[in-house]
Amino acid sequence: MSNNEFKRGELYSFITGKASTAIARRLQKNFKQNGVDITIEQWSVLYHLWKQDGLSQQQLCDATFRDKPSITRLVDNLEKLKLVKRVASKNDRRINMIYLAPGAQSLQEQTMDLANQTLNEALVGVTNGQIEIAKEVLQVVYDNLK
Amino acid sequence: MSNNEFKRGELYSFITGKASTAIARRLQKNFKQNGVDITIEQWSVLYHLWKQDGLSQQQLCDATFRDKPSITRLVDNLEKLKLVKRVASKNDRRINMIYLAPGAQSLQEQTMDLANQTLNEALVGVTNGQIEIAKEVLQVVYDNLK
DNA sequence: TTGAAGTAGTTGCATAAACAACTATATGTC
DNA sequence: GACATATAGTTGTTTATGCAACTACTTCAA
Repeated sequence: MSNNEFKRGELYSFITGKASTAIARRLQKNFKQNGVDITIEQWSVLYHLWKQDGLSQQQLCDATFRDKPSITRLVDNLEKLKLVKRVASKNDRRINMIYLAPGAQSLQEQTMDLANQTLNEALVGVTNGQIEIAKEVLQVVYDNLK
Repeated sequence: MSNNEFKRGELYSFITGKASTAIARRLQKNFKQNGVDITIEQWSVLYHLWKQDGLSQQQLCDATFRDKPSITRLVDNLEKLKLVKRVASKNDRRINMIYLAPGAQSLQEQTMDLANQTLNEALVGVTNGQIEIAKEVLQVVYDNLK
Protein backbone atom coordinates (compact mmCIF):
# COMPACT_ATOMS: atom_id res chain seq x y z
CA MET A 1 0.00 0.00 0.00
CA SER A 2 1.33 3.43 -0.92
CA ASN A 3 2.10 5.71 1.97
CA ASN A 4 0.31 8.44 0.06
CA GLU A 5 -3.03 6.70 0.06
CA PHE A 6 -5.87 9.00 0.99
CA LYS A 7 -8.61 8.09 3.36
CA ARG A 8 -11.84 7.94 1.41
CA GLY A 9 -13.38 10.95 3.06
CA GLU A 10 -10.54 13.14 1.87
CA LEU A 11 -10.75 12.34 -1.82
CA TYR A 12 -13.40 14.70 -2.81
CA SER A 13 -11.96 18.17 -2.46
CA PHE A 14 -8.68 17.24 -4.09
CA ILE A 15 -10.41 15.85 -7.16
CA THR A 16 -13.07 18.49 -7.51
CA GLY A 17 -10.71 21.40 -6.92
CA LYS A 18 -13.09 23.42 -4.79
CA ALA A 19 -10.41 25.95 -3.88
CA SER A 20 -9.39 26.83 -7.42
CA THR A 21 -13.05 26.97 -8.45
CA ALA A 22 -13.66 29.40 -5.61
CA ILE A 23 -10.69 31.59 -6.62
CA ALA A 24 -11.81 31.63 -10.25
CA ARG A 25 -15.36 32.59 -9.28
CA ARG A 26 -14.17 35.36 -7.01
CA LEU A 27 -11.88 36.73 -9.70
CA GLN A 28 -14.74 36.63 -12.20
CA LYS A 29 -16.91 38.54 -9.73
CA ASN A 30 -14.15 41.09 -9.14
CA PHE A 31 -13.76 41.54 -12.90
CA LYS A 32 -17.47 42.14 -13.25
CA GLN A 33 -17.68 44.60 -10.37
CA ASN A 34 -14.89 46.61 -11.95
CA GLY A 35 -16.49 46.64 -15.38
CA VAL A 36 -14.10 44.11 -16.93
CA ASP A 37 -16.30 42.12 -19.29
CA ILE A 38 -14.20 39.06 -20.08
CA THR A 39 -14.28 35.53 -18.75
CA ILE A 40 -11.48 34.01 -16.66
CA GLU A 41 -10.75 31.64 -19.53
CA GLN A 42 -10.37 34.53 -21.96
CA TRP A 43 -8.18 36.32 -19.41
CA SER A 44 -5.95 33.25 -19.13
CA VAL A 45 -5.22 33.49 -22.86
CA LEU A 46 -4.51 37.23 -22.66
CA TYR A 47 -2.27 36.55 -19.64
CA HIS A 48 0.09 34.47 -21.78
CA LEU A 49 0.03 36.96 -24.62
CA TRP A 50 0.97 39.74 -22.19
CA LYS A 51 3.97 37.66 -21.18
CA GLN A 52 4.83 37.11 -24.84
CA ASP A 53 2.83 38.52 -27.70
CA GLY A 54 2.52 36.58 -30.93
CA LEU A 55 2.00 32.94 -29.96
CA SER A 56 0.57 30.24 -32.20
CA GLN A 57 -2.67 28.58 -31.18
CA GLN A 58 -0.70 25.42 -30.44
CA GLN A 59 1.60 27.35 -28.10
CA LEU A 60 -1.48 28.73 -26.37
CA CYS A 61 -2.77 25.16 -26.00
CA ASP A 62 0.43 24.17 -24.22
CA ALA A 63 0.57 27.31 -22.10
CA THR A 64 -3.04 27.17 -20.94
CA PHE A 65 -3.31 23.38 -20.70
CA ARG A 66 -6.26 23.30 -23.10
CA ASP A 67 -6.93 21.27 -26.23
CA LYS A 68 -7.01 22.73 -29.72
CA PRO A 69 -10.77 23.11 -30.11
CA SER A 70 -10.93 25.01 -26.82
CA ILE A 71 -8.28 27.48 -28.00
CA THR A 72 -9.92 27.83 -31.41
CA ARG A 73 -13.12 28.94 -29.75
CA LEU A 74 -11.51 31.13 -27.10
CA VAL A 75 -9.59 32.92 -29.87
CA ASP A 76 -12.84 33.18 -31.85
CA ASN A 77 -14.49 34.93 -28.92
CA LEU A 78 -11.47 37.14 -28.17
CA GLU A 79 -11.43 38.19 -31.82
CA LYS A 80 -15.13 39.08 -31.65
CA LEU A 81 -14.30 41.25 -28.63
CA LYS A 82 -11.48 42.84 -30.67
CA LEU A 83 -8.93 41.89 -28.02
CA VAL A 84 -6.71 39.73 -30.25
CA LYS A 85 -6.23 39.10 -33.94
CA ARG A 86 -5.21 36.05 -35.95
CA VAL A 87 -2.36 36.54 -38.42
CA ALA A 88 -1.50 33.72 -40.81
CA SER A 89 2.18 32.81 -40.59
CA LYS A 90 4.14 33.32 -43.81
CA ASN A 91 6.68 30.60 -43.10
CA ASP A 92 4.15 27.90 -42.32
CA ARG A 93 0.71 28.41 -43.68
CA ARG A 94 -0.83 25.99 -41.17
CA ILE A 95 -0.06 28.33 -38.30
CA ASN A 96 -2.09 31.25 -36.94
CA MET A 97 -0.07 33.69 -34.88
CA ILE A 98 -2.20 35.41 -32.25
CA TYR A 99 -1.46 39.05 -31.47
CA LEU A 100 -2.92 41.39 -28.89
CA ALA A 101 -5.20 44.07 -30.32
CA PRO A 102 -5.11 47.64 -28.97
CA GLY A 103 -8.14 47.06 -26.73
CA ALA A 104 -6.29 44.40 -24.75
CA GLN A 105 -3.43 46.64 -23.66
CA SER A 106 -5.60 48.69 -21.34
CA LEU A 107 -6.86 45.57 -19.57
CA GLN A 108 -3.45 44.30 -18.54
CA GLU A 109 -2.66 46.42 -15.51
CA GLN A 110 -6.22 46.46 -14.19
CA THR A 111 -6.79 42.72 -14.44
CA MET A 112 -3.37 41.86 -13.03
CA ASP A 113 -4.12 44.08 -10.04
CA LEU A 114 -7.51 42.41 -9.60
CA ALA A 115 -5.90 38.98 -9.82
CA ASN A 116 -3.30 39.86 -7.18
CA GLN A 117 -5.99 41.35 -4.98
CA THR A 118 -8.14 38.22 -5.37
CA LEU A 119 -5.26 35.98 -4.38
CA ASN A 120 -4.62 38.13 -1.34
CA GLU A 121 -8.27 37.74 -0.31
CA ALA A 122 -7.92 33.99 -0.83
CA LEU A 123 -4.71 33.62 1.13
CA VAL A 124 -5.59 35.53 4.30
CA GLY A 125 -4.23 33.54 7.21
CA VAL A 126 -1.87 31.40 5.15
CA THR A 127 1.88 31.78 5.69
CA ASN A 128 4.40 32.12 2.89
CA GLY A 129 5.95 28.81 3.91
CA GLN A 130 2.61 27.03 3.58
CA ILE A 131 2.02 28.65 0.21
CA GLU A 132 5.39 27.44 -1.03
CA ILE A 133 4.63 23.86 -0.02
CA ALA A 134 1.14 23.95 -1.52
CA LYS A 135 2.54 25.27 -4.80
CA GLU A 136 5.18 22.53 -4.80
CA VAL A 137 2.60 19.81 -4.22
CA LEU A 138 0.33 21.12 -6.97
CA GLN A 139 3.28 21.29 -9.36
CA VAL A 140 4.31 17.71 -8.61
CA VAL A 141 0.72 16.51 -9.10
CA TYR A 142 0.60 18.30 -12.43
CA ASP A 143 3.98 16.87 -13.52
CA ASN A 144 2.97 13.36 -12.46
CA LEU A 145 -0.13 13.43 -14.62
CA LYS A 146 0.68 15.52 -17.66
CA MET B 1 1.41 45.30 1.23
CA SER B 2 0.27 41.87 2.34
CA ASN B 3 3.01 39.40 3.13
CA ASN B 4 1.02 36.87 1.09
CA GLU B 5 1.30 38.80 -2.13
CA PHE B 6 2.21 36.60 -5.06
CA LYS B 7 4.78 37.52 -7.60
CA ARG B 8 3.02 38.02 -10.92
CA GLY B 9 4.54 35.02 -12.59
CA GLU B 10 3.07 32.73 -9.97
CA LEU B 11 -0.54 33.78 -10.27
CA TYR B 12 -1.54 31.65 -13.12
CA SER B 13 -1.49 28.08 -11.90
CA PHE B 14 -3.20 28.93 -8.63
CA ILE B 15 -6.09 30.62 -10.38
CA THR B 16 -6.49 28.17 -13.22
CA GLY B 17 -6.18 25.07 -11.04
CA LYS B 18 -4.04 23.07 -13.44
CA ALA B 19 -3.44 20.34 -10.88
CA SER B 20 -7.07 19.61 -10.09
CA THR B 21 -7.92 19.76 -13.79
CA ALA B 22 -5.20 17.20 -14.41
CA ILE B 23 -6.50 14.91 -11.65
CA ALA B 24 -10.06 15.15 -12.93
CA ARG B 25 -8.97 14.37 -16.48
CA ARG B 26 -6.94 11.39 -15.37
CA LEU B 27 -9.82 10.04 -13.30
CA GLN B 28 -12.18 10.47 -16.25
CA LYS B 29 -9.73 8.56 -18.43
CA ASN B 30 -9.41 5.82 -15.83
CA PHE B 31 -13.21 5.57 -15.63
CA LYS B 32 -13.44 5.23 -19.38
CA GLN B 33 -10.69 2.61 -19.63
CA ASN B 34 -12.53 0.54 -17.05
CA GLY B 35 -15.88 0.82 -18.78
CA VAL B 36 -17.38 3.28 -16.29
CA ASP B 37 -19.53 5.55 -18.44
CA ILE B 38 -20.23 8.50 -16.19
CA THR B 39 -18.68 11.96 -15.99
CA ILE B 40 -16.64 13.16 -13.02
CA GLU B 41 -19.37 15.65 -12.24
CA GLN B 42 -22.00 12.91 -12.15
CA TRP B 43 -19.66 10.84 -9.99
CA SER B 44 -19.28 13.73 -7.55
CA VAL B 45 -23.04 13.68 -6.99
CA LEU B 46 -23.11 9.91 -6.51
CA TYR B 47 -20.15 10.26 -4.12
CA HIS B 48 -22.25 12.32 -1.72
CA LEU B 49 -25.25 10.02 -2.06
CA TRP B 50 -23.05 7.05 -1.19
CA LYS B 51 -22.02 8.88 1.97
CA GLN B 52 -25.67 9.61 2.70
CA ASP B 53 -28.55 8.50 0.50
CA GLY B 54 -31.62 10.66 0.19
CA LEU B 55 -30.39 14.25 -0.04
CA SER B 56 -32.40 17.18 -1.37
CA GLN B 57 -31.14 18.98 -4.45
CA GLN B 58 -30.28 21.95 -2.25
CA GLN B 59 -28.18 19.73 0.01
CA LEU B 60 -26.40 18.43 -3.09
CA CYS B 61 -25.74 22.03 -4.12
CA ASP B 62 -24.05 22.71 -0.79
CA ALA B 63 -22.14 19.43 -0.78
CA THR B 64 -20.81 19.72 -4.31
CA PHE B 65 -20.34 23.50 -4.33
CA ARG B 66 -22.59 23.90 -7.36
CA ASP B 67 -25.54 26.17 -8.02
CA LYS B 68 -29.12 24.97 -8.32
CA PRO B 69 -29.36 24.85 -12.12
CA SER B 70 -26.21 22.72 -12.25
CA ILE B 71 -27.67 20.19 -9.83
CA THR B 72 -31.03 20.19 -11.61
CA ARG B 73 -29.29 19.16 -14.82
CA LEU B 74 -26.86 16.69 -13.26
CA VAL B 75 -29.81 14.98 -11.58
CA ASP B 76 -31.68 15.06 -14.92
CA ASN B 77 -28.78 13.22 -16.54
CA LEU B 78 -28.30 10.78 -13.66
CA GLU B 79 -32.01 9.98 -13.83
CA LYS B 80 -31.74 9.30 -17.57
CA LEU B 81 -28.90 6.89 -16.78
CA LYS B 82 -31.14 5.28 -14.15
CA LEU B 83 -28.56 5.89 -11.43
CA VAL B 84 -30.75 8.04 -9.17
CA LYS B 85 -34.41 8.88 -8.78
CA ARG B 86 -36.26 12.00 -7.65
CA VAL B 87 -38.86 11.49 -4.94
CA ALA B 88 -41.10 14.40 -3.98
CA SER B 89 -40.98 15.08 -0.25
CA LYS B 90 -44.30 14.66 1.55
CA ASN B 91 -43.52 17.15 4.31
CA ASP B 92 -42.46 19.94 2.00
CA ARG B 93 -43.73 19.75 -1.53
CA ARG B 94 -41.01 22.09 -2.81
CA ILE B 95 -38.33 19.53 -2.11
CA ASN B 96 -37.09 16.66 -4.28
CA MET B 97 -35.27 13.97 -2.35
CA ILE B 98 -32.66 12.22 -4.48
CA TYR B 99 -32.14 8.50 -3.95
CA LEU B 100 -29.67 6.08 -5.46
CA ALA B 101 -31.16 3.64 -7.96
CA PRO B 102 -30.03 -0.01 -8.06
CA GLY B 103 -27.63 0.61 -10.95
CA ALA B 104 -25.56 3.00 -8.86
CA GLN B 105 -24.74 0.52 -6.10
CA SER B 106 -22.45 -1.54 -8.31
CA LEU B 107 -20.44 1.54 -9.28
CA GLN B 108 -19.49 2.53 -5.76
CA GLU B 109 -16.64 0.18 -5.00
CA GLN B 110 -15.15 0.28 -8.49
CA THR B 111 -15.15 4.06 -8.83
CA MET B 112 -13.85 4.62 -5.30
CA ASP B 113 -10.97 2.27 -6.07
CA LEU B 114 -10.28 4.10 -9.31
CA ALA B 115 -10.36 7.44 -7.50
CA ASN B 116 -7.90 6.25 -4.86
CA GLN B 117 -5.66 4.80 -7.52
CA THR B 118 -5.77 8.07 -9.48
CA LEU B 119 -4.81 10.07 -6.41
CA ASN B 120 -1.92 7.72 -5.77
CA GLU B 121 -0.68 8.25 -9.33
CA ALA B 122 -1.00 12.00 -8.78
CA LEU B 123 0.82 12.05 -5.45
CA VAL B 124 3.91 10.01 -6.29
CA GLY B 125 6.87 11.74 -4.67
CA VAL B 126 4.80 13.83 -2.28
CA THR B 127 5.12 13.20 1.46
CA ASN B 128 2.19 12.88 3.83
CA GLY B 129 3.34 16.00 5.62
CA GLN B 130 3.27 18.01 2.40
CA ILE B 131 -0.16 16.66 1.55
CA GLU B 132 -1.48 17.73 4.93
CA ILE B 133 -0.22 21.27 4.45
CA ALA B 134 -1.55 21.48 0.89
CA LYS B 135 -4.97 20.31 2.05
CA GLU B 136 -4.94 22.87 4.84
CA VAL B 137 -4.05 25.70 2.48
CA LEU B 138 -6.76 24.71 0.01
CA GLN B 139 -9.31 24.51 2.82
CA VAL B 140 -8.38 27.97 4.12
CA VAL B 141 -8.61 29.39 0.59
CA TYR B 142 -12.04 27.86 0.21
CA ASP B 143 -13.21 29.15 3.59
CA ASN B 144 -11.88 32.63 2.87
CA LEU B 145 -13.88 32.89 -0.33
CA LYS B 146 -17.10 30.99 0.22
C1' DT C 1 -56.00 34.96 7.28
C1' DT C 2 -53.84 37.10 4.02
C1' DG C 3 -50.06 39.25 1.88
C1' DA C 4 -44.89 39.65 1.82
C1' DA C 5 -40.78 37.50 1.93
C1' DG C 6 -38.11 33.41 1.71
C1' DT C 7 -36.85 28.76 -0.14
C1' DA C 8 -36.68 24.78 -3.69
C1' DG C 9 -36.40 23.78 -8.04
C1' DT C 10 -36.67 24.69 -13.36
C1' DT C 11 -35.79 26.95 -17.79
C1' DG C 12 -33.31 29.95 -21.16
C1' DC C 13 -29.17 31.79 -22.73
C1' DA C 14 -24.05 32.39 -23.32
C1' DT C 15 -19.61 30.40 -22.58
C1' DA C 16 -16.55 26.60 -22.12
C1' DA C 17 -14.71 21.70 -22.04
C1' DA C 18 -13.71 16.88 -23.99
C1' DC C 19 -13.71 13.93 -27.77
C1' DA C 20 -13.93 12.50 -32.57
C1' DA C 21 -13.74 13.49 -37.26
C1' DC C 22 -12.36 16.51 -40.49
C1' DT C 23 -9.30 19.93 -43.86
C1' DA C 24 -5.04 21.98 -45.10
C1' DT C 25 -0.26 22.25 -45.04
C1' DA C 26 4.45 20.50 -44.15
C1' DT C 27 8.00 16.91 -43.77
C1' DG C 28 10.57 12.97 -44.62
C1' DT C 29 11.62 8.86 -47.29
C1' DC C 30 11.80 5.87 -51.19
C1' DG D 1 8.64 13.89 -57.31
C1' DA D 2 5.11 11.09 -54.83
C1' DC D 3 3.24 9.05 -51.06
C1' DA D 4 2.92 8.24 -46.05
C1' DT D 5 2.96 10.49 -41.91
C1' DA D 6 2.82 14.28 -38.84
C1' DT D 7 1.24 18.88 -37.43
C1' DA D 8 -2.04 23.10 -37.10
C1' DG D 9 -6.32 24.37 -36.91
C1' DT D 10 -11.69 23.85 -37.45
C1' DT D 11 -16.32 21.87 -36.82
C1' DG D 12 -20.00 18.98 -34.63
C1' DT D 13 -21.88 16.84 -30.63
C1' DT D 14 -22.56 16.16 -25.69
C1' DT D 15 -21.95 17.69 -21.10
C1' DA D 16 -21.33 21.21 -17.74
C1' DT D 17 -21.18 26.06 -15.65
C1' DG D 18 -22.93 30.82 -14.32
C1' DC D 19 -26.37 34.07 -14.30
C1' DA D 20 -31.07 35.83 -14.60
C1' DA D 21 -35.80 35.11 -14.65
C1' DC D 22 -39.27 32.27 -13.58
C1' DT D 23 -42.94 28.92 -10.92
C1' DA D 24 -44.45 26.59 -6.90
C1' DC D 25 -44.66 26.10 -2.21
C1' DT D 26 -43.82 27.58 2.71
C1' DT D 27 -43.29 30.69 6.53
C1' DC D 28 -43.93 34.68 9.09
C1' DA D 29 -46.16 38.71 10.68
C1' DA D 30 -49.66 42.33 10.68
